[in-house]
Amino acid sequence: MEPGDLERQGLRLTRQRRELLEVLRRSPGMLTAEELHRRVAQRQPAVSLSTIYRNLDILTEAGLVCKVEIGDGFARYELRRTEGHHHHLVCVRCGRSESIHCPVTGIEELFGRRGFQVTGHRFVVYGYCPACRDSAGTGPASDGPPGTRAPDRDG
Amino acid sequence: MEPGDLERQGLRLTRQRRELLEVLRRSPGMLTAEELHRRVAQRQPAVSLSTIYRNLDILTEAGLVCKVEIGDGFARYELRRTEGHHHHLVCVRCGRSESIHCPVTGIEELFGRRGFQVTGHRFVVYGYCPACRDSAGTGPASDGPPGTRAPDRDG
DNA sequence: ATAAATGCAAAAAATTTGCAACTCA
DNA sequence: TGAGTTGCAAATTTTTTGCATTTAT
Repeated sequence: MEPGDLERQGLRLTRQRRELLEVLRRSPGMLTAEELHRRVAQRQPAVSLSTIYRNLDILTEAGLVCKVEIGDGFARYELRRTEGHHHHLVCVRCGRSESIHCPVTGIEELFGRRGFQVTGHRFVVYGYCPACRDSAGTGPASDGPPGTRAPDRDG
Repeated sequence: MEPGDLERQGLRLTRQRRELLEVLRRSPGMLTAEELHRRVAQRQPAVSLSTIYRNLDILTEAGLVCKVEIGDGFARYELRRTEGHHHHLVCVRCGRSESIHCPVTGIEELFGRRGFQVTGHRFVVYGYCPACRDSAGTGPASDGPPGTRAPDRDG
């Protein structure tokens, strides 16, 4: 997260990359590559979408960014803010999400008993955020993601 | 799941659709559209991939099939066998998965307290299945999914 | 008979990649 | 200076769609 982290890995802090990191830093939720591109382009108008994708890959690889696919066809990214893992609360109406901490424990043991060696897990909760719940039926309540269709889910 | 269910919805039981349902019926895990296509094509050689996709959509819509995206770019499908919702245990090596029941409760209340109206959730556990754990390092242990790369995950 | 379903090929849509030009360290 | 980066355009990859033809009922 410090510029030094980048340098240590032989990565350069270019204008585009710096602005991408700043956009990520000031975004509380997860954003799609398109959204990030739009926001980065506000200050670096010539930035290309492929640069955004490439940097997101690089930063994910470097461990600074966390990529999640919630199942609607758009990968989302956010700054990795905590060391531990976390999960997501996703609004099916405006598409915004927030991090939540993991409400499940003992997974390794539970499935290890069946001979399954657990390496990780993901937990996503879908629903209506306070804003969207209140303004139900009046059209998307924001400059949310592109065409956010409710992802498939059980429950 | 009964042929009658299809008829009731004005759907015809074509050769291709019947074979797709049979393939799904005898598959314990989730399969990608490609895999289903390959398997259906064993008995209905002329079946096209778009027919598979179209039928999967239709059957999902009809509630007979359940579609899940685990985050590696391939949507997976399986027969909806139980009424209640369920989750998945996914092998990051061979890509196969099995259903597990939900180990989390009280989600509605937990997030409802924050003003978030929960409509559903998804829980996916990643790791090595017994077969892949034992044969580690000897190449994929099966006719698993296409290029199964480990999905991104926390944990 | 006829509405639904199919196959094919072309279209979409998200993401990746090749390459020459550029730029940060 | 020169290896890492970028922009652009073209390519990939999964899934969807248009349309003429076939088929289940």
